[in-house]
Amino acid sequence: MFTVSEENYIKSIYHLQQHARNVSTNELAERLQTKPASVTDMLKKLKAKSLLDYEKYYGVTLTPEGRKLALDVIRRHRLWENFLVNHLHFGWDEVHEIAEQLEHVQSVLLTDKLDAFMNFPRFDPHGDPIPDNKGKMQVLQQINLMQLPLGQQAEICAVGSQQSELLEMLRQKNLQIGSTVTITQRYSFDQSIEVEINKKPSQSLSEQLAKQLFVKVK
Amino acid sequence: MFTVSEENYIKSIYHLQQHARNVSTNELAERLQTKPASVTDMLKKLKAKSLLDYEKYYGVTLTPEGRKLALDVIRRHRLWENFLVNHLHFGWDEVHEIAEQLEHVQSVLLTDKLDAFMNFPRFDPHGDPIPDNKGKMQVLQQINLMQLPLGQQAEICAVGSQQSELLEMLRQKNLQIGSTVTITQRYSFDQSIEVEINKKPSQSLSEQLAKQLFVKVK
DNA sequence: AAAAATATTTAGATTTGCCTAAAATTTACT
DNA sequence: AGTAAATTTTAGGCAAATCTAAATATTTTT
Repeated sequence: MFTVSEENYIKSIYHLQQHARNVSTNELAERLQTKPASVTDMLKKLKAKSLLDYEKYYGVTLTPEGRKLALDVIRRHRLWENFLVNHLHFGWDEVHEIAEQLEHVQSVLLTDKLDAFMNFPRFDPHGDPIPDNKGKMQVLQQINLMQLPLGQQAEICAVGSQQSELLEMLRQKNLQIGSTVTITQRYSFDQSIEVEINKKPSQSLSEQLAKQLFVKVK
Repeated sequence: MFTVSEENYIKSIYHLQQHARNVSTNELAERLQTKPASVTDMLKKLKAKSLLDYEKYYGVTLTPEGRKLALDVIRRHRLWENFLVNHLHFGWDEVHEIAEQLEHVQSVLLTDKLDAFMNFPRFDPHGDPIPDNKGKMQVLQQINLMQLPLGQQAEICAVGSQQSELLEMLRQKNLQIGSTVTITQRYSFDQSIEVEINKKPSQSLSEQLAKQLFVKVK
């Protein structure tokens, strides 16, 4: 279907497009660790396959087909990251490279079965949303607890993983969907935070735990 | 480290070498679905990397290094097949293609963690032995139950998978490691067999079940 | 042992994805 | 607006892995 290289270009363009409507040749070259001249070559090729619109000198935008492919690759990547962390017990910081390889195994059946095996997780271990098999991704007004401004009241609305150890910990700390939280303190040393849960005295949360929690500002 | 192509050549040579000491260019081309001329090119390259000994016109043999790589690729392949069948619930006949892709994801850590996750299985879903992380593979005088000659008494000594559904079924049929079995009948229609277990009246076993059982001739 | 048949290698191209260097275009600045 | 700076594209090449066709070596047959 598509080569590893093609998939990587499309994925990178998708990510860069989040920040700007049009993606430049240089940005892409930078991100893909390659040279602008190589990017130009590939863009022509991908345009011919109508995965993107490319206007000489004026950057590039994904077509709906391109976007669909990007979401598919991202879905595979994030599902594998989830598997590596929650089932093979990798650290969430050591999975990226391996997931970069696994994401290019092309089999819709495999992807869907992996999804089902993990009980259709909606977020990967870094807190990023996982597109479903139709390419729909939780568009979150919701933000990661780590990004919540100090003192701002918010409500927990999602958890990034279904790992039993995590759920157990949340239960004990009395953190659940719907709980009201406010960050009262941040420690730059270890990125841990103090959080007031349902107006009760603050508790300390590690960065690792906080990254699994998603909140809606109240 | 090695390209996908290189790994596939080495793996194929290993398999073909089981039948003959020296592997010919044509055999390899046939197995790899490519042309003899392409094989010659690659053999020169692999010789330069000292993965194999190659004498122009006289075929090829793996060096110890080549054999090590082959076993590593085979290990990855069979571990993934195991995962696909026992955890993602693929049919054992639909996993080969996907495992062909997964086997080329290069990460020793990943392979070892996958191995541990599945509790160090010694056989894949087709009954083939899985090399351990040192490249040691169960050298079986042991054969698959399907290959046992009619009337020949034997003892069950291994099971090809730890899948709970399988173990449950074996328990109910009173088949366990150490049980004495004799095949009393074969049906070519569905490849099922009638087996006498511990001298009790025969029971019917499906091909799929029988393939999971390994026996030592008594 | 020579000729015929088969197998293997060499030579020369092709495709993919990348490179460098030079040319073209756009953007930024005075 | 016109030039300098930055960006992007083009042109020409390279390495990997493949191909076809032709040449060469081995094996089989007579």
